[in-house]
Amino acid sequence: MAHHDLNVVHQQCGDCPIRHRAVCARCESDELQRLEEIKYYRSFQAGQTVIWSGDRMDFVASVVTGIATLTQTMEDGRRQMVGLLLPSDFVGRPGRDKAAYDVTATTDLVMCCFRKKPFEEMMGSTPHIAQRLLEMTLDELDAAREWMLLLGRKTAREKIASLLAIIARRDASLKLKSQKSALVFDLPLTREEMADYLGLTLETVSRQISALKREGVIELQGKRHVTIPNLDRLMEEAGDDSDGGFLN
Amino acid sequence: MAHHDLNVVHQQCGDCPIRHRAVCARCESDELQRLEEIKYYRSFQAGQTVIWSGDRMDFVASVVTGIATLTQTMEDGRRQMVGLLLPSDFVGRPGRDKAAYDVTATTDLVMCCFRKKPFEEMMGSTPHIAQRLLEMTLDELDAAREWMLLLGRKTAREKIASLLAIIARRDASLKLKSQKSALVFDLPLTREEMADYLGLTLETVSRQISALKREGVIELQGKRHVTIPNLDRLMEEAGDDSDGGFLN
DNA sequence: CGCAGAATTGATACATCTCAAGCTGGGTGG
DNA sequence: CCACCCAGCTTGAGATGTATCAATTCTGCG
Repeated sequence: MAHHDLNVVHQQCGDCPIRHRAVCARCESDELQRLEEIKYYRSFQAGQTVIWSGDRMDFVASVVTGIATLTQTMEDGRRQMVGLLLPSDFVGRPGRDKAAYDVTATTDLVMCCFRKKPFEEMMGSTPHIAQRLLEMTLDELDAAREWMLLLGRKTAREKIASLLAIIARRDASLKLKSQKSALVFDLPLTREEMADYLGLTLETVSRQISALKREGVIELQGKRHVTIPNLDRLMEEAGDDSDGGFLN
Repeated sequence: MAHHDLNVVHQQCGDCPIRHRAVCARCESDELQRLEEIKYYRSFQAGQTVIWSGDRMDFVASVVTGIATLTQTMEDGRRQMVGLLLPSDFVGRPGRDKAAYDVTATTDLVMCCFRKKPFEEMMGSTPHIAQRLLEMTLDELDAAREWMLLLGRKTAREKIASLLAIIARRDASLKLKSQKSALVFDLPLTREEMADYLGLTLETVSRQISALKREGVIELQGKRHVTIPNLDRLMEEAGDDSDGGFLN
């Protein structure tokens, strides 16, 4: 880790890869210009902690590239992931000055940070930002509730299948691939991170992945590279409603 | 069920018991007046279904009195509660026309409903409503994430203790009682509903409640009336951070 | 080459579920 | 006013899924 990586490049919002999906999605160009003034980029290496729960947090941010996780930890060390942040997802809460969760980069990560105070002021004066943030927060709440069903009621096998389906679906939407072709992707999480996501141990994750592989529900090249020959089959294993659980 | 109970009383917002906590909390009197025009009350008896997941939903609403639940159900009948709605809590999602969850009255319930279309229009023109809704949604997201930790990582005993602590805390805040006095309240949920909340079976709920009672962590008069002689002790059993888990 | 982190696999323990049998208390009709 | 009824609840015994503890086995990398 030769160079300490505070990336200071200052990209134009117009060229930003998450321009149309992030909290700024609905902003007009003059609004973007105001955002440019309060924003800065930060980069993190895979495995680095972005912020610890309870730490003072004087910014909010969007994930630009890479993946981050939100996790809660109990005193005795039990960990539960409570958020998986992909490009365009938002981190931090306006009106709160301490981080509520540990935020960790699971891949190399670039975040577009906004100084909190001016961002909060802008939210008051810029309905486009508040509107978009509300929409994104409602989506996250739906995702959290789907996740609660998984944690509370699904078997280990269903949990794994669900997670693979979630990753496959998202991957397809990023790459704009058809839903029907055989899906291929790399797992962005280690077995342990998957366990933290699913409320399992890493051993159980490993066993269930092996079982799904043995039965041909998935194929593995190496430990991370996954092929889904038949998404419908995987969805059945996930125990979701046939429509894929997407509303509206 | 003698009378079909569409309560048509039209209360003045100024007198509303949830005036200062609900989605309308920040509204000025002229804004309240506009809300009055698009609102109507509906009452439900304990056990009645407010709406089924997937049904068309042409209103959004605030709980005025009573308690409602949001639940998800899998094809084979496994159920997970994903929301517990108390007075002032908000139901429905602007911009979505179908219910995403089953909504059920667990006690007699009064809701203040707003016709969805005009409410959505008002949200665009009334920042006070959108701001408050964002704040409430962020709070719900935090609660959902706390709940995810419970579902994914806590033992049955910790789950029960956590739920009792949540109910006790909320009850104290409604009644404005001191946190330190012995807490007394009635469980608003059956054992089965508690099981659906906690991702357990009702038998396990019953056994753990019996165990906590046997060990003096709680006292029971009848099946519903609970006394917490020592909240700190209960919090320990819940496995939460000592501060009660409340941020900021 | 050989090490270290990540993953797999095995054997066993244990928490929770499942199935089953009673209990309890409040309401109802005779 | 009593007897019964029934939903809600409790308790028991055994089954089962996942965790735990412990060895290996991979894999990428210095």
